[in-house]
This record gives sequence, structure tokens and C-alpha cells, in this order.
Amino acid sequence: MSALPSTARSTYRHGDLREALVAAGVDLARAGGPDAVVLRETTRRVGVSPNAAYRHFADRQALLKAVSDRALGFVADRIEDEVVAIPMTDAATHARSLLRAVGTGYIAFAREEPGLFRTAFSVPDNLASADAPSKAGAGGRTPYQLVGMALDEMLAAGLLPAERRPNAEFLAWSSVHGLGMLVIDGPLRGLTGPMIDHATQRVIDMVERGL
Amino acid sequence: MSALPSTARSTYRHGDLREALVAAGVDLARAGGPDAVVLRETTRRVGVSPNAAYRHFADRQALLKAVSDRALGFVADRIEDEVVAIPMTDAATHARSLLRAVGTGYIAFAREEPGLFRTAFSVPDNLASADAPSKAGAGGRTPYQLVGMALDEMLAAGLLPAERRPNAEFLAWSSVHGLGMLVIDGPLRGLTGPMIDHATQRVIDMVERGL
DNA sequence: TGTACATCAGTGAACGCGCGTTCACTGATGTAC
DNA sequence: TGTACATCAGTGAACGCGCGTTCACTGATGTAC
Repeated sequence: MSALPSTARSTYRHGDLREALVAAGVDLARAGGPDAVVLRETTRRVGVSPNAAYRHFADRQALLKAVSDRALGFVADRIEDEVVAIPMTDAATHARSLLRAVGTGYIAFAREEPGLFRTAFSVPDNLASADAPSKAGAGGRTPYQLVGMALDEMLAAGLLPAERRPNAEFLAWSSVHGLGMLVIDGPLRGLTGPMIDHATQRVIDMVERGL
Repeated sequence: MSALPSTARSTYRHGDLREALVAAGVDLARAGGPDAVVLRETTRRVGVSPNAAYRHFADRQALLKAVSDRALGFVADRIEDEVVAIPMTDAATHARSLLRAVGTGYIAFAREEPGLFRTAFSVPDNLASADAPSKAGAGGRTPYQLVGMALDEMLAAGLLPAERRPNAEFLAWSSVHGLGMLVIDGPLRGLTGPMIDHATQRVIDMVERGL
């Protein structure tokens, strides 16, 4: 593709090669998903020799993991975009709007950035690290924390029985994550924009009603 | 891995090479997911030269698509395993059990065969081909048709308002598919068996209540 | 019933490719004296 | 304030690998006469 590095370097030392590699990896993932995060191409884009990456990452998998975490941070950012648009209202309405914003932002990200969305979930993960700072967005929160916040508000507003609060994240997240997956790569792929919007609203309605 | 083909061939003609290649591809996918479906290794396993595959598939992608469809058929089979265990009862109870069986079978398959599950959804698809015979299991039904059947029974039993029936597949499928994905590759990966069982039941409860 | 021949499934060898990773190295930086 | 030196970020060249795909081919089959 681009033979020349985007930024010609004047110094021998790069400055912040690690960050530059992650950023280049994100660009590759954006365009082609996790498989496109190729170590050699990443270094090529940054204008550095292939083995320079090994100063900052143990191997290709470690680079991909860093890119994946960054992508999750972008998911959080996209959700926060929806959250800031929520008007001030009573607690119950706000709680509902918050849950809806989380779901809407999540699906919006999947549609707008399918490559990054796929990359975010391409590296095996676990609950213990779901809140790792490396997965947080600009607001300092991870997607998992954002779902949790919405559910806490639902609980406080009396919209979610206390006995159902524990791990309710699993339910909300599964529904929305599945929709995202089916829409970008699965059988729901051919759906028109309005149909996806409609399906998104219905899924969120179902979660709200069924939690 | 295995240098020798599993079945030594005595004749020049294979007999049913296409089927043998798909079967070998399924074995590879089972062990390593979609990326493990490597054309050369597939032919090696069957005991045939690499280019022999081109008599039956346009390219590697076509082979992967065939393997992916076959994997979806296995999903259907696993669901049918749950379905046959449903006792005879009144229509409402049966409808509920059927929906539950579909969800349980789906998640069971994801856990038992994560490589095949990933492969089943690794090839971009669309609604129009969701019911293609190549995606059907031994019972002749695709996973999508099985969800549809369960929802039809819910409708007939008065458990699902008629205005919510259209495309209700999207909701049920999203929830269960998302849970499957999160459990095998995502943040829910470390969960114990009982925790996953519990989460599965809760997701299905939510779907039933929220549809 | 026997034979010529078209069909096409599978062979064997080769191609170009780009990858991840390792080696011994060189050059810039900043700290100790 | 000046200089020796340890540190370590990045270089250059090379490796072995296995992949997907193409080429011109050979061998078995079954059909027409």
C-alpha cells in the first residue's frame, strides 16, 4: 500500500514508538480487522525496521492485544457520545435513557467501525481484566463499566429488582453484542440502515422489559 | 501433524473428493477455527495433491464457505438434540420449552465446539441464504428455521403478540449468539460451567419475558 | 461384444509472496565523576 | 563545565516457512459406433 511512512523521522530515536505502532495497528484493524494487524506492515507504516517492534512488544500477539484494547476504548468513546446527549430528567427516565444510550452507542460503533469492532473481540479475554485501564476510553471508563453504571441507575430507580442486579451485565451485553455481530458479519448483514435501527430499538426494549 | 492420509486410496479417482475435503476442513475448523482451514493441509489430510481441490472449489474461500455451512448444520443438529428431549405437554408449555431448547442447544454447541462455532460465523452471510439447504442439519432444518419454529409456537400459544412476531428471530438470536460469543472468546471466557449455565437460563428468561 | 475417443479427476513441479522472528550491530542519550 | 561510559532504541540482513495458485500433464472412466 503506502510505501512511505506517514511521518518522516529526523531523529534516530522515535520518541514514542510504542504508541505509534498501536496507532498504525489501529489503522490496519480499521480497514481489515484483526488479521490485517500484521507486524511488518505496522512497522512499515511507522517508518521503522520490522524488528524495532520487539523493543515494545514480545511478539505479534502482544501488539494485537494492545490494538484490541485500544479498540475497546473506542467503543467506550462511542457510547459516551450517546451518553452526553441524554437530557436531564427524573431518575427513572434517566436510567432508561442511559441503558438505551449504551446499547445504541455499542451498535453504532459496530456499524461504523466493523473492523475495529471485530478486532476488539478477537483476543481472548476474561472478566477479571474487563475493567483494565488499557480498555478505557477518553472518559476513563471501559464499555463493561458503562453497562454497569446504567444497570446501577436502573436498580436505584427501582426499575431492576435487587436480586437480578448481580451480573445483569451479562444479559444486556449478550443481546447487544450478538446483534452487533450478526449485523456486521452474520445473517443480518444485508439489512438496511432503518431495519437495523429498528432491530436495535427492539433489542433494547426486550432487555429493558426482560432484565 | 498427521503426515499420512487417514485413508489410503487404491483408485486414481477418489470417489467423493468434495465431501472428503469438506469433512477434513471441518476437522481443522474444529481444532483451530476458521483460520485453520488451510487449503493445502485439507488436501494433505485427504491424501490428494493441493491443486486437486480446485476441481471442486473455486478457491480457498469457497472451501471455507462450505465448511462454514456444514458447521451451521451441526448447530442445527445440536439444537435438535435438545428438542427431541422435550416432553409432550400443553401448547404453551411446549412452546416455551422449544424456545428454551433452541437457546440451550445453541450455547451448548458454542461451548462444546468453539472452533466450529467460530467458523460457522466467520463467512459473511445474509438473511436471504439463512435457510439454504447447505446450512441444514440432519433434520433438514437450519438454525434460523428452528428459532422461527419456536417463535411460531409461542405465537400460536398466545405467548407472543402477533405484532411482535415479525423478525422476532433477530431478538432471540442476538441474545443467545452474543452470549455464545462472549463465553468462548470474550470477557465471559473464564466463567465456570455452572455460571455459564446460569447465565444461559437467565438470558433465555429475559428473551421470553422481553420478546 | 469390442474398440476409439472424449471427458475430466487428479498429478507433479514450480511460482512468488510476505510473514514472524533472530542475529550481531550502531547510534543517540543521559548520568557519574 | 567537560568527558567517559553504560544504557538501550533502532538497524540491516537474513532465516525458514507454508501458503494459495497456476502450468502442462496423465490416467481412469464411460459412451458412441
